[in-house]
Amino acid sequence: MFPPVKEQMDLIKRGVSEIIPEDNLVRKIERSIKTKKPLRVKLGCDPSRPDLHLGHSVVLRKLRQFQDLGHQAILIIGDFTGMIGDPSGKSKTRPSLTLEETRRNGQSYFEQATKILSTTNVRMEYNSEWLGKMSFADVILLASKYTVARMLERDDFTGRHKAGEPISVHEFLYPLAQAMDSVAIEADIELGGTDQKFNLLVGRDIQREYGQEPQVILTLPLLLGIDGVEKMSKSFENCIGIGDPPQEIYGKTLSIPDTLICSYFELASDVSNEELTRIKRQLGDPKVNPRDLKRRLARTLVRLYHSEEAAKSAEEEFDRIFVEKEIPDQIEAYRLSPANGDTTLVALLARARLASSKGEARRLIEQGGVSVDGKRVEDVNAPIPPRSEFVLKVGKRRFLKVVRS
RNA sequence: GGGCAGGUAGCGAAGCGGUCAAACGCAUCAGACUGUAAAUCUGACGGCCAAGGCCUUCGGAGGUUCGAAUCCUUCCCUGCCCA
Repeated sequence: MFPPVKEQMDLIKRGVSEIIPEDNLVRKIERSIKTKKPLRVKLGCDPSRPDLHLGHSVVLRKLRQFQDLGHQAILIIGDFTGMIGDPSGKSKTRPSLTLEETRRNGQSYFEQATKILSTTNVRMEYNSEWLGKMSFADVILLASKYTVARMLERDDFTGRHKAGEPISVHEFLYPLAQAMDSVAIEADIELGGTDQKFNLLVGRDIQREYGQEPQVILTLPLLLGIDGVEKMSKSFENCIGIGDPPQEIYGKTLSIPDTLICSYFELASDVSNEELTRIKRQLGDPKVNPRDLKRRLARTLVRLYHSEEAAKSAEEEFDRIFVEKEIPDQIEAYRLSPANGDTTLVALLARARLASSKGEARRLIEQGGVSVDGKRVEDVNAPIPPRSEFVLKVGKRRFLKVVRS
């Protein structure tokens, strides 16, 4: 039923940052083979931002590997923890989601995640199921099992504490709540990004306190966003969404800095280890233009979330627009309504949200960033062209087909 | 509970009665150069109007003043030290 230990470990260890403790994982796998019982592999999900991107895909791909080995994937939708808010420092208080919203987001999360996961051995749980039922006494008991000093071991807390930044008490509860999730589902393994290491470790301690065998934790490197600086995250607007259309995935991939090419191949694509070694070698070879590898990466990613054909046409489309500087096939249409009374291009740009304000629209024109049917607009006061249809272009890549109704 | 220091545009940070829509840095956006890379250079970067200007901003609310980000009162928030 299960592949042999060695084979499992080889696959599991690929691309991971840390396995703590590794020998324990081996033991769990051995036992699962002997008892024919799959391991329960947990992954916590944040339902407040339900748009999955390549960053999420790193850990989801790993989870998929566990599934392929016959183990049980368990997605924990953090609807309850989401209500408390995220302890990642700068967070302002998030608007708490309604029950309905969390359900909807959870469902959407699941749908996206199953683009990567197999649907046969995956389970989804909402943590309000158990966290919401805890009494204050239960919470006190839980809180008594961990010390302040240990909480402050967390990098993030230490840093903020030293820097004199505020840390709210409830933030200490966050790792504990997450740990309770592991207790609730009796997790054997929990996956997470390297930034989750502390929280994952707390899970081990708390499981032990509640008389369970501690989970093995497995951390994966964080994928940097397309800016090459911050980790990929919705709030930094540096994401490639797994639901993005082919064109988007392709284009965004091409805009990543060269230094990221390797890690994207390693963490977010399905190239084999042998291929990866070859790619690394080519990247070090001055005769190879990194751009070609990046194009290949872009195709690979489009294929993963769409199809081979989509990848091909995305590339062709890209070349047409950016290499040959033509306009794309499919452009979003904007219906010009006389009722708005807009007469100038500036007004149109602002209304169609190609610029965030008229001031910005004016600025874009002044700086030569706007063109109509391929001709650069020179005059800030230019009127809306009288044609019944024309193509508006802003910056390098934003097109809008304006149609008179 | 007491003392001290703070809260300025997306972030960091100057300003401390008029010349402040607010220096500077980062981020961002546009242009040039490219490979939608990096580096570099140029410009913009609260809103509205063509310009000149007008309007709304400096934690919140009041007040003093011809005039306040700057002074006063009060409230809220944060950090540090003491209890």
